[in-house]
Amino acid sequence: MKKEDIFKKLRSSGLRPTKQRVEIAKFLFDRDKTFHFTIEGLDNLLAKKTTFKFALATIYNTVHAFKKAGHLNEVDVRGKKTYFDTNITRHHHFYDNETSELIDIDASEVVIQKIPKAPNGKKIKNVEVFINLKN
Amino acid sequence: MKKEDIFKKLRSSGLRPTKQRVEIAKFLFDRDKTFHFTIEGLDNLLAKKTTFKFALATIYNTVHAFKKAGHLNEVDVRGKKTYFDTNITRHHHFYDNETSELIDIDASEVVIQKIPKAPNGKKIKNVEVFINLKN
DNA sequence: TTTATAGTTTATAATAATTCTAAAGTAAAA
DNA sequence: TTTTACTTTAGAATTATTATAAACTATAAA
Ligand SMILES: [Mn+2]
Ligand SMILES: [Mn+2]
Ligand SMILES: [Zn+2]
Ligand SMILES: [Zn+2]
Repeated sequence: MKKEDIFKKLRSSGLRPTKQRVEIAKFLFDRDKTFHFTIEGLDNLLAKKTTFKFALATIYNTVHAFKKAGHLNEVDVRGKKTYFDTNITRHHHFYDNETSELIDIDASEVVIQKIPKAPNGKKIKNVEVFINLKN
Repeated sequence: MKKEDIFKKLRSSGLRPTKQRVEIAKFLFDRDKTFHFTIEGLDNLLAKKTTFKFALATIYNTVHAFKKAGHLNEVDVRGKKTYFDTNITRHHHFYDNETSELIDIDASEVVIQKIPKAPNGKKIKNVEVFINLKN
């Protein structure tokens, strides 16, 4: 991912490209595979990966701006921390309870044959399949 | 649901039948339809329904004991509060984002035709389908 | 280029959900 | 009944998250 693409992510999120934000954006988006993370986890990884410090508030703010702009998704996982996902396509997840790890499942790998109709006056927005794993 | 069944729920959860616990158990289990709730919601409803007071800690402790005993399930819902479910059968949910309400879907109403195999060394424990609703 | 402006980072405080603690109360055993 | 172990409770502590406000910095104006 080029520097210009990183800047694009920031601009399209309404964020000026400060050094903290550029580092966060590079860390999140300059990768091949999906990245699932919590804010705390991201903070730890950034501390290892880069030299300068990030206030937690900056990480929260930046991640939320990316989410609002549609560059990140939130995933519901058991537990108290919020999980985020760099894969913003419609997809599903395995969840490994032992390691607390999410694994992507491409939408094409799940075929649903039968589903109930939405309650009166409501429509189906999307269907999420969550597969819990054990050893 | 008979008084004796309420006592059974308590005993099988390792709980003595105190008046607080009996009230909580009656409120949760003496009903026809599934009840989805948060601790805060349960607290409010108990305050309306019954005369005496419940310390929040008592509600947390009792609900967690029921969960550990398998009389309640936890459901993952977007947001910061934990949701519980009196329906302990394998089933799925609609989630109405407008009202923050969960609606049960019987397992038989969902048929999945294709699903990926579990990652190496792991097995599928269960599959949860979560259908988000819009107006 | 300076200078002004609006936006940003940061440490720290505040809030919200949950869990812990320890003293006073109660159910069940002896 | 008396004793013992368990329970309730108010409040403190903890954890994740959000808010605040003072010191910075990117960008727009001059
Ligand atoms: Mn969650
Ligand atoms: Mn949740
Ligand atoms: Zn994902
Ligand atoms: Zn349910």
